Amino acid sequence: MSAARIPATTLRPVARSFFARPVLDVARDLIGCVLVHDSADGRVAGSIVETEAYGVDDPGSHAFRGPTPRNAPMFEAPGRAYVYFTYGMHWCFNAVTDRTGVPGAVLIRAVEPIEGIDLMRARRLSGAKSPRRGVRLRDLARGPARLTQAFGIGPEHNRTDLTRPPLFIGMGERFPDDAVRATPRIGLGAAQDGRRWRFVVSGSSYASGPSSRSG
DNA sequence: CAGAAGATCATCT
DNA sequence: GATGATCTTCTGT
Repeated sequence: MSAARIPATTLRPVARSFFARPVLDVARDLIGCVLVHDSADGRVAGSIVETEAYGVDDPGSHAFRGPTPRNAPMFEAPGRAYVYFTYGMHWCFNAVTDRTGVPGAVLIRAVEPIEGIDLMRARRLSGAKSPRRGVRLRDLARGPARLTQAFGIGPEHNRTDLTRPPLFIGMGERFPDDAVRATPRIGLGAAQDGRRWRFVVSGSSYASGPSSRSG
């Protein structure tokens, strides 16, 4: 199933109250929303097709063992970005959720490109060490680190307000529940807690496919 | 201060 | 399916 195209001119950011909710609710509802980034080079936008929730009870959350300099944004106000560096070369982008003081964040794992595809492709190619062939459309922003590269998101966006340009989340299509696959990433009992769940638009080729065996 | 692990990706077999 | 790249962050001593 392919996400509907939403004219960028009609995009309106979601309200801050959208983010000030339990992380699982936000992660679920971000599916179908539109991630937008305006820069000097132009606008890129994509429909969110894959998210992952990191809540207070998740041992895999950066915030599980309390605040540190890195994870501080997770404890701060909802509706802002938490951007961190990992594996020596990648940046990952999260939306901070829940109340101030309650650490929660949604990792944006993949989007279906809507606008600025040439710019995304240029950014993805510019990072290559050796000349590479053009990145396939479906691979432009499939994966959290590919996404940040395609969107030009980096450390300068840590704590950015996601309810207004230049980097914001716009209201988008509401996918019905049976079109969204929800997978617990930890134990089976995770369903009742604010633990790690991954939400994916079922059948979207712009998200990690069901073939992804690791989990 | 040293060591290990990491919310990943591209490339190779 | 396996592996190297590359370096920050955190933990323990």
